[in-house]
Amino acid sequence: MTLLHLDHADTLQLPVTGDGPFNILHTLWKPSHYATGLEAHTRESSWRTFRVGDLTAGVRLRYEDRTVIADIHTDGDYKPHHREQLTARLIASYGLDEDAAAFTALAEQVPAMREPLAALAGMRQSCPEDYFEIAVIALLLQNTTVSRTTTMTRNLLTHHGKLVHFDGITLRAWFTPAELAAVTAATLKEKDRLGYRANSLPAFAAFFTDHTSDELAGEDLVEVFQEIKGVGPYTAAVMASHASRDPSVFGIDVWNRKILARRIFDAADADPTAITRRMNDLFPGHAGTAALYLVEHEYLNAPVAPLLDPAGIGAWNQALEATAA
DNA sequence: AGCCAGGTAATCC
DNA sequence: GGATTACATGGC
Repeated sequence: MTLLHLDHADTLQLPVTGDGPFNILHTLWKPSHYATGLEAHTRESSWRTFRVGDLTAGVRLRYEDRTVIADIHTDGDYKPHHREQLTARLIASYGLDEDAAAFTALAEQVPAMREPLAALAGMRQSCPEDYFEIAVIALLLQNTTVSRTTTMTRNLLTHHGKLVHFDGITLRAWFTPAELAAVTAATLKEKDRLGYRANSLPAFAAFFTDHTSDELAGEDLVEVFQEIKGVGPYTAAVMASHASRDPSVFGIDVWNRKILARRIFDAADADPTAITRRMNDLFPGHAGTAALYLVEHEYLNAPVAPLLDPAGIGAWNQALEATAA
């Protein structure tokens, strides 16, 4: 894999237009998210890659005066429609136009939400992934350890994605569905160590090669997505709560099940349907947002992928570039 | 060694 | 329908 250098092409000023508090640090960086190499965060700046149509973009994000400033770097012809697509993608990915007031008002009434709210108020769901990308993430999380998920993600991105450098940072970038469709199940199993997932990933690539995100908008996606082999209730709910940004939905798995059981029932574990019912009772219409706050608060003091010290960026770059040789 | 991981589909009754 | 089981792999 070669290291692709991206040049500065644009600067977008994205005002935060939603009501309520806004927390830039925890909107961009989630303490519970495992390391993918697709993004990097310091306290002052975040860097993230996006695949937008034919374009590979590297974005640095900063925040001042209730405005997100996005410096766009690209590998090729940057056209006006790219600017439009990226603007829409960034606003949606980080919920810059979403209100936090309704959830905050609900959360203030619930004792279990006191500390999470104090620490994280104004955090939005973050999902820079599109439907295909978040489906791949959810697939790699199914019935395995995060350590193995991290390995499989690294294998896929190293073997089939891109490695880019811009604004002093090196990051991985996703493959597109069409690019992944060219990879055989045998390769996914033997080279990328995906196990039985090797048989479902090609179905994901095929589905999203045939269906663009735009034409899926408006469908009942939780139902539609489950027509893809390998997508069940959990993966579909992750897609809905993250990429569709439905604040009422959350995918329940053995990981957040235990976190939520402890936070709302003071129990080590609980029945998934009981948890879902209780979350919906406590936070009508906002159970997904509530789950997000409870889970991120759980990891706040022991992040899975900690913030980067600016002095550590050199070592970060070297580690990623070592996989390029 | 055996069990379990941030599930899903196939196969039972 | 709900309950049961195989599915790959790696870490503890």
